[in-house]
Amino acid sequence: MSLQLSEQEIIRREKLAKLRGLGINPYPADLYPVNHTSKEIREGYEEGKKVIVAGRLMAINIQGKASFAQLQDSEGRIQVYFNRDVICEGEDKTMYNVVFKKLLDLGDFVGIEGELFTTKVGEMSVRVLGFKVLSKALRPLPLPKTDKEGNVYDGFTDPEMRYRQRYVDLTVNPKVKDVFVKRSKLFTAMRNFFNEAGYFEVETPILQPIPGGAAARPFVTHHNSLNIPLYMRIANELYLKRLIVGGFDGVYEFSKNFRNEGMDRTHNPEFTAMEIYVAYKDYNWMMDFTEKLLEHCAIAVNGTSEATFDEHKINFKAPYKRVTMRQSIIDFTGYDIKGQTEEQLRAAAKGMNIEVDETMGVGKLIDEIFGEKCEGNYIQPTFITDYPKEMSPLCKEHREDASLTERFELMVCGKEIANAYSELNDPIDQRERFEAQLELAKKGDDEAGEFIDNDFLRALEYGMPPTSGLGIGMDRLIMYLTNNPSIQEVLFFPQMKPETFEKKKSLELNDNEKVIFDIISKEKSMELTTLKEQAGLSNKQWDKGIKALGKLELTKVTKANDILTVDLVE
RNA sequence: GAUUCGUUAGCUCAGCUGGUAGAGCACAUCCCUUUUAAGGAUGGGGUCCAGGGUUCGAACCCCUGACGAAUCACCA
Repeated sequence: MSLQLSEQEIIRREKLAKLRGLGINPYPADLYPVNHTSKEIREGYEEGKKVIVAGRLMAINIQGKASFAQLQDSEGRIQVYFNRDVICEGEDKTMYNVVFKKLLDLGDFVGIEGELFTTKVGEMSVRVLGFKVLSKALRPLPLPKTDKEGNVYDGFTDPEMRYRQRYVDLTVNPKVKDVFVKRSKLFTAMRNFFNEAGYFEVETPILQPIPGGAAARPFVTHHNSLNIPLYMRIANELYLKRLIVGGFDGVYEFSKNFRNEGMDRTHNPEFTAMEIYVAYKDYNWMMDFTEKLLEHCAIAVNGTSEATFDEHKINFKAPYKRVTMRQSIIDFTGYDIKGQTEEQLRAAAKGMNIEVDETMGVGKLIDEIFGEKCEGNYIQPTFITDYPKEMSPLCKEHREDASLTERFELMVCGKEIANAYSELNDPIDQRERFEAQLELAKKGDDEAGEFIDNDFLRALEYGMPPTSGLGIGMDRLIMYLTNNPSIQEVLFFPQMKPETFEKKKSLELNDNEKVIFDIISKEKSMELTTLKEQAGLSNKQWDKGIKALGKLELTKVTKANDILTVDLVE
């Protein structure tokens, strides 16, 4: 981005100065006594009612001594009608002829006092009795227009600009705001549901000395006074369990997590998970709870339990199907994993054209088969239960089968949106599992945990009641509820590489331009080909140089009888 | 990380086989007292992402790079 101002920016700065010249402060400090929004006007319309509104001018249509404009506030737009002789009752028509017609621009914030009326064509409008400049916009906004059929013209659509300048995106693309309104409704709905159930919203550390509760590469930072490394949390699970140890029946937290890994349209380095832990429950109870929760949330957000995502119609109405991972694999491959050895599983996976390698253990192999052949088939919300033990170091062993865990994931549209356990609360088992993970990490498995959180183990040793925990990927859930295939569309400010703001180009000549200019300065006038030879520059450099000099009006190229001549401009 | 596509006026986009850079909206000036994306007339506005190469000549062809998007890979 250049600091060089465009024509339109210069004009707006001139208007700013003219406003000040008329004694109008374009950025006044005092509050503006707004008493209606555009929506309230429309819903509570009464002919002649006096209102005070404020917002941005988003369309201006000047018809001589009368004009129409669209004022946009947080709730939408309302038409406002400016009439010269209404605004300027006396002889002085400055407010209309100069301030409104000449010095206001699209994008400016204005406050308007007026009365309601309906135009000939039936549009609810505000007749302006007086207006006040509240903030002058120095940059022109992109101005998409929509016709009666809903076709958008000149849309502001470039994703890079929309994400980098979300403030512009939100101003000119009303549908963007709807997504974030729904996002907020989702959080509120979930909070209400948990609070109704008597659970307790908590906050736990984001800066952690040991990054635990998940397997992911953390962001590392350094605390100066303590002189220790600290990690941005990758999960908050171990802290919430400490609170269950401390005696809470149910705790939950909306947790910003940070993972130093790849970015794509479903992964952002910081994202939001909701985790809840409830004492004396197991994963069967948690499935009942989860399906009721999601039905409640879907209705709160969209007014219905149904949602559309891509070509799929999803229904979040409880109950959801429950399928064990073993049964799922039988359903889609005909293969029964029960009791199979590592070698048998590896051979079976190979037979299904799944890429496998020697480092994969039983759990990993089963997970690969499921991921490759089954996962993508679950469009409607479905609980997949009873995962192999190796994959789940924080999960309690299955009550009926020691090779499995009491874990479920909720699949929607072939992707996982929730994950839950009967939590492991046996401190000795937990220590052994951590140690096994540590071994895996030493062998180079980068998915295994590299740290043992001894304080967490100490907490378990004091005793944690049987507990079930659930985690939900909030960003992914809101993507489903708003039909957005990209996480960037549901985050206000998705992570991007920083922009470079170019420095103002100096008016000094660069080296190539100097070479050319020095020669022509001596000769005053010479043939172009001669000058080019003497300059000794490459074709490209010559071309750029002579064009730049021409633009700066230092030289002039003329053509006569097919001979190009360069002259020095005096 | 790989592949493909993109980057031209404030915004959306054209620009053919390489030959002085185009449109609509926006902006400026003038006319107009009820308009619904778009009243009429006229006129300004460009580092064609950056750097290098080829060429008499590059927005266009070639190379390198920046940024973005999509697909894939990776991903509790």
